[in-house]
Amino acid sequence: MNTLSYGLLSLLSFAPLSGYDLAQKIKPLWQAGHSQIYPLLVSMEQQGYISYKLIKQVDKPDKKEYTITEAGLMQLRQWVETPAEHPVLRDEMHFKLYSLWLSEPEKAKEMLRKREEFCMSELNRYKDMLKGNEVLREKRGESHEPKATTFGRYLLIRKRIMDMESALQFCKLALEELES
Amino acid sequence: MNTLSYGLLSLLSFAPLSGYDLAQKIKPLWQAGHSQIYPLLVSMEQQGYISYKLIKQVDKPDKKEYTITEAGLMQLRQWVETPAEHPVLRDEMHFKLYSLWLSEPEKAKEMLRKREEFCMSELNRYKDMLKGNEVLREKRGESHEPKATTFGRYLLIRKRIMDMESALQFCKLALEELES
DNA sequence: TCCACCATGTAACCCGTTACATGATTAA
DNA sequence: TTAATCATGTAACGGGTTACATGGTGGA
Repeated sequence: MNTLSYGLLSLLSFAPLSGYDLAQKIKPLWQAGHSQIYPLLVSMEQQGYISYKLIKQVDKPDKKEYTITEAGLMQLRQWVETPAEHPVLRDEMHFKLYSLWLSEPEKAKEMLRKREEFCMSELNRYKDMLKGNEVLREKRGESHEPKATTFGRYLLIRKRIMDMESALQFCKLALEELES
Repeated sequence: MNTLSYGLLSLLSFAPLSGYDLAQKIKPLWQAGHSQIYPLLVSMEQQGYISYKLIKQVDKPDKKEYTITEAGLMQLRQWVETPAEHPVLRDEMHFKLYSLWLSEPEKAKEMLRKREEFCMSELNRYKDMLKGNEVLREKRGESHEPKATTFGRYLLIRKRIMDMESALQFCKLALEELES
């Protein structure tokens, strides 16, 4: 049981999903391909943290819908309350900033504009997620309280939005300083 | 030549350093231990991007001081001008926020307070680095311009400071929402 | 016709972490 | 005397990425 395993459990604690869906949903939170996820699901199923049922589909391939078990929920609850590891950020751009004096200012601006674009699209994605979460909150009849299932998701999305806004602010600042 | 290799070249383009010093200096920018760095230095030396001279010391172990070569500088210059990969952030806390409804609010607050503490200490470290860079800038007689060697470092440190301030702002917001 | 989407899986490889290994000096 | 700092290296392991493999449906 590594961090990714608990991440998958976290997603499943919210709603049952297939391996394919899990791979899509986890992407914004943890870089991991399906090749890593399928074997983990098998081992978690063997350990009794999740179970699946085969869903037969007509115009699409059949799928396995995974559901978290009581044992899985207990395991997850325990993990959630243990201290979180420090975050790890790997950003090539940091090194490219470090060596910026070797670069043509025009190339540097290009890099920052591309980063700006990326952050903007991420920001929009998260803003949509925030709306989606709000819709779900109302559908589930939940209030804006710590015990609501949508509350943590709300905080998480807010965090990602703040991160992206800060990154955008940096790009703007750097581009201005490169202009002068 | 992977990202870490170019990171090491970036540090060496600024000043000659030993493997040990490189391992220390690279930590805030890229998680990597000395066991990864020493073999990379050997292979970069074989490829002619860096060279070293043995420095004999009396009350400390001898060391190898690595210097970037002309070929290394050219390689680095080329890399700096190629588009940067998207950043990768791995933060366990994201999953713990996702599953926050499973946690006692008191435990959640503890997690956020710990994160706050971590970000504060990082922030202070970067603020010191900003001062250090300013001192170096004056010592080198550089102005605040894109071609100055200290300019990219200035931007980088500013970015890390903005990232930390945004993270702190999130902790504050989340703690407030958990309070009510 | 070719690509994207849905859906699951395996194998090889690269990268990063942890542990093993040595050894002197100095501060708590 | 126990730990930390300086200094370099190797080996094993775990995790993440890329590529291989299959196959139907639907849109450009």
